[in-house]
Formats: sequence, structure tokens, C-alpha cells
Amino acid sequence: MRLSQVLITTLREDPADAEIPSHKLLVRGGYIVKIASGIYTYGPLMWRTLKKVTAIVREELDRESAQEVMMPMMHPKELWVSSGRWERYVADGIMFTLKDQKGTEYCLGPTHEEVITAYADQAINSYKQLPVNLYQIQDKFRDEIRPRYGLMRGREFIMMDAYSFDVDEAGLDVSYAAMDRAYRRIFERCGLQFRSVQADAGAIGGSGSEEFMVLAEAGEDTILYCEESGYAANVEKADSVPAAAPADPGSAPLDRRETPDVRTVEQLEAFFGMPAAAMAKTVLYEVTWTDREGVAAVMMRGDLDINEVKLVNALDCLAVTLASDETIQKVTGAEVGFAGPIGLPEDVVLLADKTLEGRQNLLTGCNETGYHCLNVQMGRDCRMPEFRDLRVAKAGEMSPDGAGPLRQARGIEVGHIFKLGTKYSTNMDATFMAESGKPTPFVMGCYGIGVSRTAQAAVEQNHDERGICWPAPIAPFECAVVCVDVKKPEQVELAEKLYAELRDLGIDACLDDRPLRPGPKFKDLELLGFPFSITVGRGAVDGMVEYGVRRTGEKTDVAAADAVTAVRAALGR
RNA sequence: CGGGCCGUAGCUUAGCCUGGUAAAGCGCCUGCUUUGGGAGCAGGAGACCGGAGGUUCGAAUCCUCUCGGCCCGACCA
Repeated sequence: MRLSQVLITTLREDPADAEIPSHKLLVRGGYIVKIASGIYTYGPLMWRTLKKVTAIVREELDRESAQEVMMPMMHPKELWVSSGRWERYVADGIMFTLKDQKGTEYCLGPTHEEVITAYADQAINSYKQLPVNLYQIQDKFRDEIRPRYGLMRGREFIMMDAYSFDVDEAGLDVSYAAMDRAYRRIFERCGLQFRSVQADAGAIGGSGSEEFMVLAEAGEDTILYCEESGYAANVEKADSVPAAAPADPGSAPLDRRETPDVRTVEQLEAFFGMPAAAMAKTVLYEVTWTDREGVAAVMMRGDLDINEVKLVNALDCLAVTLASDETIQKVTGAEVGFAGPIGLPEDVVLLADKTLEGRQNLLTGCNETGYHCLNVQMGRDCRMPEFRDLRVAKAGEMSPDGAGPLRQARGIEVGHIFKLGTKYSTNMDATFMAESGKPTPFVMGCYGIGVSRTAQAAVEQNHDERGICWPAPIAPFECAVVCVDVKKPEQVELAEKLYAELRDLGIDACLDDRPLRPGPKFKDLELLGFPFSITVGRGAVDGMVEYGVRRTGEKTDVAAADAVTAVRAALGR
């Protein structure tokens, strides 16, 4: 392609509304243009990259015998009601909904478990047709609370979503493993540094789940990993061995103490001269379940923090929010800062973190303004709470396998694979005829890749102060042949020749024949980030050109033929 | 949802506090010159200052509402 015919609009300055490098660079390079918050137009160059990403995705999924389909983006409400997810997705505010002329409600698909399950129920009748793995690549719609970072968190974005159908769990394990393999190959081929981590299944539901994280400071997720054992998990899911609590001196009578204006853990440490690990803070949450609302009191060791994702899972609820001051006062009968487990109303759910199990002599609030209690024993002085893992794991703590300390990194979630089991097929009564002759619900898995996000993640991981350094497999062009002065016939001629030669070799090259001065030309190309270049300039009269590698900045004067050889070698062709 | 900041030309911004009829750089267009690192000269187009009300003789500027955008927080017992 001749760049003189490609719509290229580069900006010299960073856009005012971009924060992270990849967002700035994609906008400056004219790759993306925002049309509304979280909604973008992909320019011609961006689309080339996206097509390359999707081509890789297709190749690797097809290699695992997945079949591409295309489902509607607009879904009838009734389908989502049948899976039981309409309520939660609407409550979370994540779903775009709309009505037709008759007032029938629809949504713009944020994900497609419902549609695919309905399809599978129609299309798959017998175990003889299984296993089946179906995927599509299309736009998804999610009304994100806070769209940001360009394509990183958009409200409309390109996603590959796949769904596997098996006769049983063992079959699912096989399908899941196949997708795990495919994902690794996909992200490797896209040139990404990534790590797969254990993950919470979230609103999708189901049992096992793994996320593929592109390691980057700008990532919105925190991951914890252990170099020694390879354990790695999203912080939402991560477990760890916390620092030991101080020795428990044994049963002692409840001791109510006046603690005026002592409200926080820090203040309590100072007031009592006790370590935070000897205390139990009691945090109140307002809880939304599918069918009701209520309050939960969560006891956590004073030096540890509550993981709200784990809490939502433990409560089997839709959402939790920290209780308002009014609620706290109403439930505890005390001002904020004095909440405790003692004498809480019966309708308040009482949970405690596992680190508190078996502990005696805790320091807690008294549910009375100005007082805390020493030597609180759960089960004696208050109801016995249900003990669950509710704690945020932290870097520095021991890996749950005990192999070594956890380290922390930031990641961009580009892929996620789930074992769904029969959750959707049961809810939606999607069955096949099993060998036994009985209708049996499909055992499902679901798998997603954020295609547009992956492309941006690649930029986040591959750029320098001059611009983007695309990994070759997903670069808009693999190589640019630059004609420095389009008025010099010998330069034009040689550049055309090299351009044709590269294309004949199957190399995705472009010809920069734009009538620009050299400065802007070079700056543009560095910003746009094509991996290799052959610059045809002054040396053209002697058949000499410059071979350039974007990533390293390396530039070499070589004979024209050698430049083509160098590009071939670099691309492994 | 809360909290904060911001909407002025295609982009980045100044002007706003202290009202007087909009400015600069980049980009864009024309011509000349220049052609290996965002050139030079000359000329030019381009903004009812996000929108609606209000105050005022007069509003980009002050007030109210509204729409849009960005950031922070979703953790305190």
C-alpha cells in the first residue's frame, strides 16, 4: 500500500484526555478517534492491526477445532431472564437496554452465554455431536462505570468469545485445556509478555477460571505471584499465608473499657498498646441479594483487609457496599468507630475471616459509643460467626503453597477462560440426549479475548519515547519502504522496486511515497511504529539504502538487495 | 454512585479572578524556495468561546440550570 493513499493523521502533541502511553500514542498516530466516552472509531491502520490480531485468534482456535459463528448483538430480555442474569446485569448497571416499537425489551450483548446456550439447545440434539466449541468475534457492549485509557476499558469493544459444550466434566477439562493452549499461542504470537493467573469467576459464574494478564504498570488489575512455585492469582482471588497472629493467652472474661474518641485500628493500637493482629475490626456492609437487601457484619483481623470480591462470593449476593454512617448507627446503636459483633440484631449476617477462627480474647468495638471490649470470645459473648476466607492477600505474605513470598505486579486482562459447568444449561434447560437415553444438560465452558484491548496492550508493552514499536505479527505493516525525495526519479524507481520485491516475497510492506520533507516523514514513521524500514535516499544513485529496525533504533547502510535480505531474515521468511 | 477538575479554531493552550465584542503555537490551504530529521518567506481560511436561561448598556469572563469530557475513590469501624 502506498502511504500517500492511506489516511494518516498524526498529532504532534499528546491529546489532553489521555493518561497512559498506549492511549496517547494510538491517538497521536491517528489509530483511534474517540466518538464518545469509551467508544472509538478505528482508523485504517488500526483496523489492519485488529485484523491481524483476529487472524491469529482464528488460526489458533481453528487449530483446536473451534468453529466460528456469528450471533446477534441485540438480545431479547426474556433470554436473559431465563438464565437469571437480567436482574444482576441491570442492577450492576452494566447492560445497555433498549425497547422496540411494541415496548419489548432488549439489551446490547455484553456477553453471549444466553444466546449460545439457546442456540446449542436448538442445534445440538445428541451426545454424538459433542464436543463442540463455538466462537465469534464481534463488538460487545458494556456500560462501564468508568470507561478509560482508550481501548483499554471501552463501552463498545471487539471481543472474541467462545463457548464449549461437552457431555461431562472430563470433556470440559479437555476443551478447557485446548483453549488454554490456544490462548498461550495467541498471546505469544501477538508478541506479548503475559502471565496466566487464577481468577474470580465474577458475574459469569462457574467453577475454575484463569485470566491472561499482559504485564504492564498501567494495568488495572493487581496480580500476586510466587517465583518459586509459579503460583499466580488475581488479587481478587489470591490466597496467602498471613503473618501469624500473636499468641492467644487463653480464655479470659469479657472486659469492657472506656475508649473515648478511639475509633480506628491505629488509635486502638496506641490506646491499648496492642498489635492490630490481636484485634478484630467489624465492618458493616449493605448487601443486595437477588430477592432482598440486608446488612452483613464482617469481622477481620485488625492488620488485614477485607476482599469484597470474596465477600460477595461468601454472601452469594449481587453486590456489597460499605454501610453508610446512618446504617452503622442504626444497626450498632453507636457512632462510627465502635462497631463489634456483640449484640448485633439477628437479621444482620455475621461473617468472620478464617484467620479469626479459634481465636479468643479479641479486642473489638462494643456497639456503644466510646467503648471497646477486650477478651471477646466468639460464641460466648456474641453469636458464632460463619468463618470464610475474606482476606485480601498481599505482596510479602507467603504463597499459599508455602514455596516462597508473593510478589505483586500490575496486569491488563486480555483473556479469560472459565469452566461454567451446567449453570446456564440447567437454568435455561438446554439439554442433549445422552448415551443413557436421558436428556442431559450441556457441560459448558466459556472463553474470551479482548481483541481491541489486546492490540492496545501490545502498544503499552512495546513503545518508546518516539512512538510505537509494534510486534511484527500485529503491526499495520511489517516494513516501510521510505522514498525520501519523491522528486528524485532514481529514488522513486529504487523504492518502487524494493517495495514490489518485498510484496512478492509475501512481506506486508508499504511504500512511503508521501511528498513530505524527510523530517516529518521519519517522525511519523517512528510514531506509527512499523517494525522495519528501508530508506531510499541519497544513496539510491549507488544502489545503497538504509535498513532500519524500529525497536532498537539500529540503522545500517546496505546495498538494496541486502536490505531485502535483512528484512526477510528479521521476519523469518 | 460519591468527590474533584475541565469544555475557547482540527490539535495543544492563553484570555476568565478585575465584564468592553477572541489570541497564540502547531496543523490546514495558496505561491515561491527547500529536500536525510517536525525548514524558510509571503499570503489565506478556520471559533456565534459546549448548550439554555439570568444579571448587565454590554458576558468567553459573573450567577443558575443542563449536556459532555477527564481524574480520584470505591476500604473507614
